[in-house]
Amino acid sequence: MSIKTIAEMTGLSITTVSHALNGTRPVSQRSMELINEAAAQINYRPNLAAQMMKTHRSRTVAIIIPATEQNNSTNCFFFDVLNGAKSRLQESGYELIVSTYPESRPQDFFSGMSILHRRWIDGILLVPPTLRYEDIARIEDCGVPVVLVDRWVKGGKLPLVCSNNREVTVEAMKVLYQAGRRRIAFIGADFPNSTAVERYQGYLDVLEELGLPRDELLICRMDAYSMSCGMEAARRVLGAGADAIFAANSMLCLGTVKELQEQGIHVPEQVAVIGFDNYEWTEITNPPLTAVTQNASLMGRTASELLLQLLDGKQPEQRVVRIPAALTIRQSHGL
Amino acid sequence: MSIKTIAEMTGLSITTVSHALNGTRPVSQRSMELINEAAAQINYRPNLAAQMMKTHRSRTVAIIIPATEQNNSTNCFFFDVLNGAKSRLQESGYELIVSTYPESRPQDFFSGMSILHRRWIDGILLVPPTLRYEDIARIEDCGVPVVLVDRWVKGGKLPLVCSNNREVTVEAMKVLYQAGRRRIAFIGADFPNSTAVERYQGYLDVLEELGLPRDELLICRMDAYSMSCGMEAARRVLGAGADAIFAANSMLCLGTVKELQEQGIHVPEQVAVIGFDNYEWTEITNPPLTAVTQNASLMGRTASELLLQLLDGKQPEQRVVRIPAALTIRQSHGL
DNA sequence: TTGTAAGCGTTATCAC
DNA sequence: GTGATAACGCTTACAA
Repeated sequence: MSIKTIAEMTGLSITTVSHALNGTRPVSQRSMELINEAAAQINYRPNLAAQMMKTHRSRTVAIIIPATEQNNSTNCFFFDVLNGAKSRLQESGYELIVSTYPESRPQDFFSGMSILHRRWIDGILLVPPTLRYEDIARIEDCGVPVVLVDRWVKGGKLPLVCSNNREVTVEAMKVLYQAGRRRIAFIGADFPNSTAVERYQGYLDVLEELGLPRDELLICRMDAYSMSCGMEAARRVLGAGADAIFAANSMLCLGTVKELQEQGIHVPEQVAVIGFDNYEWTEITNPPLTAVTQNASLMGRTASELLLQLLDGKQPEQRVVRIPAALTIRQSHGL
Repeated sequence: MSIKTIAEMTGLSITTVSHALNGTRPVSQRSMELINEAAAQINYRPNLAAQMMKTHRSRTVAIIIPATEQNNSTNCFFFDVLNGAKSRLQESGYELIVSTYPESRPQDFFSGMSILHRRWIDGILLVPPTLRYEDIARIEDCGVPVVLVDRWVKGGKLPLVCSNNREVTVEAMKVLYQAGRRRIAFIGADFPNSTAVERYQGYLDVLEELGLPRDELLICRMDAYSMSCGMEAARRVLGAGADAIFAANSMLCLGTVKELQEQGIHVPEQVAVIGFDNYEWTEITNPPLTAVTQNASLMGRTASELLLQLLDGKQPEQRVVRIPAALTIRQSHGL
């Protein structure tokens, strides 16, 4: 069942059939009907491989995201990104290929990247593994448009869609300040990626803006997004007399909550807490957690939007799009 | 940069080049060297479209999974399935295309299923939306092997990889029984999918085995995997005097935990709890939650294994593979 | 050990 | 409005 079959069935040429099916040139009413009928009858679906050979387009894009061990909420975040991307791409008839790399081993970034060895992807959505453009430069060898998602890299001029990490961190810090806290600790990751960097920078900036001293003992930057790191970090800053904690990652926040619980510390009376990323479990902590909510799905959708524009040969009006994150106010921040 | 370029560079024929590159026929040492050198020089990568036209294989499979709103742990589960599949497929040089459908609207299953309109997928991994084979029958029109993941359907003889839902439910119930509980409630979903069915069946079976009466007031089957449904269900079974609750889904379990918390009920002294699916937050409930742990990643990996066998023309030795789920014992079950 | 040539299912150019 | 025909880049009989 090919275009040829339809040509034979209708007595028309394959040229006419092709044009009729693609709407690429006027075809008589009568031919159109015949062709549509025949196509329906044999349940015709175009052969993508053949189309690709001629058009050099597959209407397929790849998304490259980090993945960690099972049941980690970071996975959940990137699934939402993926799903947002998928829904937008689907609207334009594009398929989505997934590639993952281990978050903890950025150096393995390219090792499993079989996608890049095949010449048939129209574009790429990429969550970069590090801050260095050089680490992803090879990806541009594919010769297709690339849009960064969630994280930027130093150098390079790739389009980008991400959260306003710095601003929302400042906002969270001010809420803690307004609740009367003056020894606000920062628990984050020491990872070489832009979200970690921006959140940390937001913390430093707001200290200065509020005239608070920078106390290194209140700053804990851990080397993994894990519960145990969160607990360890919480122990340290509590030991340094923190009266509030901003946890810049959901796993670290979870560890923080657990440590507070184990030490029997009252939240927010003794220590206030604001976390990053808003999962279902933030409702069952005692008290319910005030947390930053990112719109992961919209990030994926918007990045796809930019990519589709590039695929259409248009230059997007903005190279960088920030998807606003917002505080979900519950009770752990105090007041 | 094609095989033809290499042929010209080396003075050999495209046939020889093709065979050399694919190892499909002996080639002299000298030719081999020349070809490899030339290939490296022009950074040759085969054109998949052209290969596909000849071989009718794309080395690409699709995975079709449900997706719900953002930040839902069900997404996390299926991401792990996806990631497990991805890692196995990668080992065999296959790419993975993702398609999602809204869990809550099974009737929309095919509406976004653009994959099926394209004739170029080698196989399909499918989490079916309902129990009815008829609802997915059209997928077999693609004419490629299909492997079911996580859920079976009635009728049809498709290979399947899923958890041992019934058995692990029985196991969990027995733990509650051994902790002295006799009024054990079941909170689950009333969804038309096999995981919901099997877990419910496990509950009924074990009641009989243990000689416990079946009390309809202790059974709550809700119509959504949501926290509020979990709370509602918990209210109902608590009202009916439950001394233990088995929550057959993570969101429902979360709601249950919250309701117990709000009512100030002591776990496990007053009411024992065991949940399904083991997320990070199960550690910070008070007390830490005993829960069923599924190996989502292994399910994805094993399903891919079966699919790869089918793609190789082999019939897998078993049509159904059960990936054992196990209890992670913490404290909420009592004793 | 190597080469010639057909053909996969489309699209696109050109001519009628 | 329509049709021949070349071309896309590869695999694979068949031939030497």
